[in-house]
Amino acid sequence: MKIYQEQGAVVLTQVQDFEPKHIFECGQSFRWTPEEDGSYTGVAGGRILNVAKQGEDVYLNNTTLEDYENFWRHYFDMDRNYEEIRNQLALMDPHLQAATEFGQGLRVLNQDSFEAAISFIISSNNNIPRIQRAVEYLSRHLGEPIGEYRGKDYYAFPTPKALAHASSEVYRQSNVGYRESYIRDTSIIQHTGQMDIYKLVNLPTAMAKKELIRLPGVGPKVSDCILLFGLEKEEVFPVDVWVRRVMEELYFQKNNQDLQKIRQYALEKFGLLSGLAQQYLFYYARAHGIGRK
DNA sequence: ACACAGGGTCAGC
DNA sequence: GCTGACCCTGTG
Repeated sequence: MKIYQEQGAVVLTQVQDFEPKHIFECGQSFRWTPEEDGSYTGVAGGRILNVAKQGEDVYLNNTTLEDYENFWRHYFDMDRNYEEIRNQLALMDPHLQAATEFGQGLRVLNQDSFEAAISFIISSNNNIPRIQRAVEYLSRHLGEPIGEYRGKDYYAFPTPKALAHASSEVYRQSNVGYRESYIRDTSIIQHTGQMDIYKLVNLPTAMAKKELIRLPGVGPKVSDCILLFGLEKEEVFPVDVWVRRVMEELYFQKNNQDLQKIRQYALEKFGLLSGLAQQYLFYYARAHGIGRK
């Protein structure tokens, strides 16, 4: 891969494992929206970026080489060898061989820890379009405006302070429903320093998970998502209804498996690659309707 | 139309 | 440990 800068963009050439559609539509982030030309525009770290793919070249529009090095390189997990990971997972069984082949180009983003916490609190017992709308609404009404791109205004994800002090009216309008108190209280805990979610990255996975579960609205599944998407922990296996069904269909051949049992089975089988395996399987299952009722 | 589920979690037993 | 309730809305 070679990298160069051209007017307002950074170009990554000859990239094997960078497929915007797979990255942004595998459900790990709720802030990227497709443009009419097939590219995606989103916000992370208070920055607006547009991502387009042409052949084997990835165009990161609206950034600079310096900003890429300082932020996007880590955000897009560019220092992980996904080809090697796919190859390792593909060797494990035919299902993962198919899933990694289908999902080639998927990457696990390194998102902001607090944003991941709030986003996945919103995700519980919810559906993806509604989650996206809620995150968008909260950002638009409580986040800092960070500029305009292609005629649209963009806003940073709200700070803990903003979410802690937000009016019930804003929460009501955001349609987060009963999750309002979860979001507000988690934000208060972060804002007042009762817990520093950002410091959990330094803890072993099990300890970080134990801490996260103390947060209101955070249980076994949501904590795994925060660990994987916001705290750089790959040895987790978030089990939601889709993953549950695909695991039951592919590995258990029967329904109503205990969630903890599925989680443990996956962790033993996939080890340090569990989080990556989960993403390939989740994306594969959703795209193919595996386990769909 | 209208029940049901949706990237689960919590409170109450 | 288990069970039902839960904001709200897209889906069939």
